Amino acid sequence: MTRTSSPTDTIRVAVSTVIFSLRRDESGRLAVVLPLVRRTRDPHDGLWALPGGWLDAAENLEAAASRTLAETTGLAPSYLEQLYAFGDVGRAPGRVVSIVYWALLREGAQLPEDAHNVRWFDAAHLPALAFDHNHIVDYALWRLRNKVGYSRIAHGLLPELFTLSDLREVYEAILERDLDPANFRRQVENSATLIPTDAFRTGSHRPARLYRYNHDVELADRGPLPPDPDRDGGAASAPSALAEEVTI
Amino acid sequence: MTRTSSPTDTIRVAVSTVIFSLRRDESGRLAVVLPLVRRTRDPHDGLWALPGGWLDAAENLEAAASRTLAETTGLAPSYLEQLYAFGDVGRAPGRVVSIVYWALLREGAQLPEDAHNVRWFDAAHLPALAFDHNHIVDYALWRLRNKVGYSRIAHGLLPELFTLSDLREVYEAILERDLDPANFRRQVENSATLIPTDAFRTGSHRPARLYRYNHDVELADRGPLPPDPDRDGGAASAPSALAEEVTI
DNA sequence: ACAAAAGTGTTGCGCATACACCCATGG
DNA sequence: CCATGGGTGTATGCGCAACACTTTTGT
Repeated sequence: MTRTSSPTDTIRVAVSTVIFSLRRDESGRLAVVLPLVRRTRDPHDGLWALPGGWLDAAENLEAAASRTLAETTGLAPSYLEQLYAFGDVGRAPGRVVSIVYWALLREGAQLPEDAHNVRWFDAAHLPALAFDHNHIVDYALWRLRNKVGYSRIAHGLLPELFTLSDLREVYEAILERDLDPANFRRQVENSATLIPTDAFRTGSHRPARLYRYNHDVELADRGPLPPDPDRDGGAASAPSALAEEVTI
Repeated sequence: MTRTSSPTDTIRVAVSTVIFSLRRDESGRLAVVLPLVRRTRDPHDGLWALPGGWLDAAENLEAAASRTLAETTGLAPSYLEQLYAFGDVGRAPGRVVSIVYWALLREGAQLPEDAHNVRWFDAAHLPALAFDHNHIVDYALWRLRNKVGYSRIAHGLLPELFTLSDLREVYEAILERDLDPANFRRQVENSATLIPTDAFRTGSHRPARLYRYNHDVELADRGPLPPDPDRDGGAASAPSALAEEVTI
């Protein structure tokens, strides 16, 4: 039954965000990267950590994540979703429950110049992070890889216009394996989530058609969950209002 | 950057749990049911609500959910997983962040006799609940239906031994549609998640073989996530330590 | 002309659905 | 012996992976 004891004595609520973007490494391949913040006080002084902060009493969870994100990168995310609530007793001194979000930024995001305590890290080669943050990033990466398989979040990492090769490269970077260009083309074409434009990208070999993301599809997929409670719902797309996602 | 302002002024942390089980209705069909608790104080005095309570400062999140569950039903769950953290400013008076879990109980669970403020409800026909709890139950149901498609949680609703028809009925109750018995049989047989026993259930027509759940498969599926950080991981099974699931 | 990426065609396999059919037991 | 659920066999269709092939550009 509902407990009647006094409310949470000294439990603090924090919000952190795993922010993913893409960067082209020396060898020219895309890699998943994320910005981390160097801690300047104990505990874990000097270690790198996920951007985050205390939840303000007048601030929604997602708003706190957005704020965090803006403070760290100066940018708005193309995708934002709650990841998990971490609250084990021993994970930080003095009982902290962290609501963790994960986000996508379009390729080529720059950090503000004054931010010298913030740096991009290759998601595949992270140092030891503060708290349980390695664990959290691993989970976020797992979620990203999973979600890329049944949704179109990959578009959240690309600019407005992109070629099919661009999109395929994003999938390859996330899934860490090569995909067949021919089959990939057919899959996305059949999914009807892309709008072909009349523009082409030239400069190397045969010009490639530029595509745009079809925002209508996403809306139709999710269905109007908040107004209409019982829906047949397509496969594995999360209900919008509950998952509190930012539209791509 | 990490905020330096003072920690959460008056934010309280609650833990609630959506507990699913199965019950055979008048017409003999299985239906998904969940226990709700009648509120005996404001806000929403008299309305039915999810079982839950305040998080204790020395208690892990999952432990709080288990406690809630035991207090409500007197039973241990066969499955327990975090659902979502709800924390909108307006959802309850005086800023409450609710970490919501969802759980499965084996069929035929009985409520303790003294619990007259607790009742089973058909998940498909809920009254108006307190707070945003209708919303939460809808989301939990969506998650249950989804997860039943790519994992073996359905077994969490059955006793140790069961027939293939039993299992199929569970799927049909959750998915709210009939399945072909022949094809269903082949699917689960090929998945190698069931161990046939030498026992049969008699009593009506041809005896049906009893099966047992193969616990090895689940373990192999999830992989040892905590010890081994990078795993190839099968499809869409959640990493165990992070999702903090109770083994079926 | 030739290299390389863009884009098309074709084939085969695996798997899910549909449904016809046999088996074993209680009444 | 017959109704009913347990259990097996088989055909059809779709989606996807594999890979051969054509097209169009830059150099």
